[in-house]
Amino acid sequence: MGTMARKKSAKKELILKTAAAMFREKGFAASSMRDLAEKIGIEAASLYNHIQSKAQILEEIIDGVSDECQLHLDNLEKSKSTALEKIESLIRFHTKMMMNRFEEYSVMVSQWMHLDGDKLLRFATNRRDYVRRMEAIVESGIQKGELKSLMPYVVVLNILSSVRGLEFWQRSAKTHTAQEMEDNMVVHLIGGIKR
Amino acid sequence: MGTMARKKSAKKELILKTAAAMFREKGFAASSMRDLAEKIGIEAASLYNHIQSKAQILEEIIDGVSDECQLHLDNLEKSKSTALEKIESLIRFHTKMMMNRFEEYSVMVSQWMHLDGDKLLRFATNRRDYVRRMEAIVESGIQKGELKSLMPYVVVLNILSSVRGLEFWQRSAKTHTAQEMEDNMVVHLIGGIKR
DNA sequence: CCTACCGATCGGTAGG
DNA sequence: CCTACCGATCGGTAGG
Repeated sequence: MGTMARKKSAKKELILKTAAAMFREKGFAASSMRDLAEKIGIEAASLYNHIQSKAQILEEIIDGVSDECQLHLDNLEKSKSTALEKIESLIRFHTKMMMNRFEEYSVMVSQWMHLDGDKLLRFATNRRDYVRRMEAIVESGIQKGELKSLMPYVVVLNILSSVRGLEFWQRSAKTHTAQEMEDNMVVHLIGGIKR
Repeated sequence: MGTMARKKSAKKELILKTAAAMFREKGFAASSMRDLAEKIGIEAASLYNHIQSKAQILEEIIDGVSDECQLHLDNLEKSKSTALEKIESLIRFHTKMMMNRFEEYSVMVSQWMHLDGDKLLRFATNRRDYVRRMEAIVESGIQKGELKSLMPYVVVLNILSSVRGLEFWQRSAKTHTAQEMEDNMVVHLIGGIKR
């Protein structure tokens, strides 16, 4: 945020948004720049006035979501909440991210392996680090007797994977609200670790 | 099983196995027939003496795993176990499938959208049906008071998604055994629904 | 933002 | 199982 932030043109935002929807649906490799251009209503060559490469589009989509996740965890670690409260906050945060920024979040969790070179390495490192920091929260909860003695890695993997699974939730089938989904996620995943 | 079953040549099995590893790692679209052939040690054109198309390779990999899942659920529905026992059986079965048939199972859950035409439609229908049958088991457990009153859809999604997440478990890092992982999955996911 | 076009690579076939 | 090759499509650039 802030006016100092590098401002993206409306057209570039449109390209990123459209590409995210496409990458999520068909996968990065199966998405062509020609199809992307067509959906936006310009020629493929014209895309390159706004972006440098197909790879860069993927990077920007993923970095946007990834940075937000990092920021949330940074703040959470500074808070004085209990481990249980922190884990609930993580479940609710990721669930909301998945629902509010559906395309971008889905692309991050399902297309990151198509990043190339140093970007791939950096993402993998960040991801591993993020998981370890979540594990540390679980570990401290076990130590304090708030949580059952479970392998922190499994708990973290189950939480992040469950959120990811929401990709397949048909929000169009209006049988349940997003809030109901989120609350049920919390009851199931927190219920399984609370002592 | 059985000698009447259509026998696949050893070479075809090798192609399917190698392709599964490749599809899982790079994705279906980003995997080329030339790379596949090279890994096997033949020319790309020679692959077509054993398989009909790239699409058919994906179909056979997915059908193999999918059929096994269907069969397990068929048998489970006929059993006299409680809902809780059935759900535990499903968690253990899928976890074992993910670990024992890592490449094929991963390809099924992450590459099915690259099936084309009627195969895609059939898989999506089967998948939806499978989820509904799992939901029915959860629903009956809630009705009988074995389980908390949770949305069955969320419970099923969390279970299947958590198993899927095991794709990222580094089995090479021998800090935990497969059995420990499986047991922890059960404690977390069953613990969250048991009344 | 477009037309015109590049070299590379794709899945797959013909013919032996 | 190979050599030789097809038409299609890819990401991207030159030049305006």
